[in-house]
Amino acid sequence: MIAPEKYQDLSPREAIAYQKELRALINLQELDKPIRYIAGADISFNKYEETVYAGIVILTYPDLIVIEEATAISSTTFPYLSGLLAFREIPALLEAFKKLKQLPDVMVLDGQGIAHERRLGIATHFGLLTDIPSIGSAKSRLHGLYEEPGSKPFDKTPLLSKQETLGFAFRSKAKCKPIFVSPGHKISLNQSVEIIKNCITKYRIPEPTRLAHLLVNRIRIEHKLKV
DNA sequence: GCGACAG
DNA sequence: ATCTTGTCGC
Repeated sequence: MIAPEKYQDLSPREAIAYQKELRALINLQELDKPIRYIAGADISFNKYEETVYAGIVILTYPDLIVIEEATAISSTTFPYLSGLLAFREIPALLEAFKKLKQLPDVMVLDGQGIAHERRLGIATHFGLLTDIPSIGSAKSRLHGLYEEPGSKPFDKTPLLSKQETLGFAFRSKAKCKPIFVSPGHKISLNQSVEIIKNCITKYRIPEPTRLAHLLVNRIRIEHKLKV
């Protein structure tokens, strides 16, 4: 295992080799425990700067009432490379995660779960490190082929890689582009979409990650003015 | 070599 | 991802 604090020092080829190792540990069994708390996690940053703002919001489920927020301001030198997003964002997310008083039963990350060339999207990677069930909810596709889902809310089509279903193109709202939902770790394909479905209220983006996104942008702006 | 490419 | 106001469509 590689300590997340050392991710910054990895070369892209070492990061890819690590993903191939972690792949063997993925568990896509049903989450049998009831869900009381769900979390959303996200990162924000200013272009050209190394500072990253991480945030996690905990909400009750299925009522979606916010009960806790944790943030961390950190810095990254690992560049954004398609397929290696986790190495750039996870260290800061873990810092925020450690500050939580109430651990969530499941976490939603902004990005892919197993809908990734090596099945190691950021949601899967984060789930493996924390041992918390996780789901990936991305605003665009990274890996896998799909047919455009129907136009009605909650219509969905499978995201396929060869014969394997990695997730779904999910129409969260009518007249909006679909989002891409895939299981991360310790949760099943169908449970992932079902849970995300229960987190859609008035917007295209599910509440956990939508609120986490608002949170990290808030702290980024305030930090930018203060310093 | 060409095209794809989460945030 | 972030930078940004108004504006077109339902």
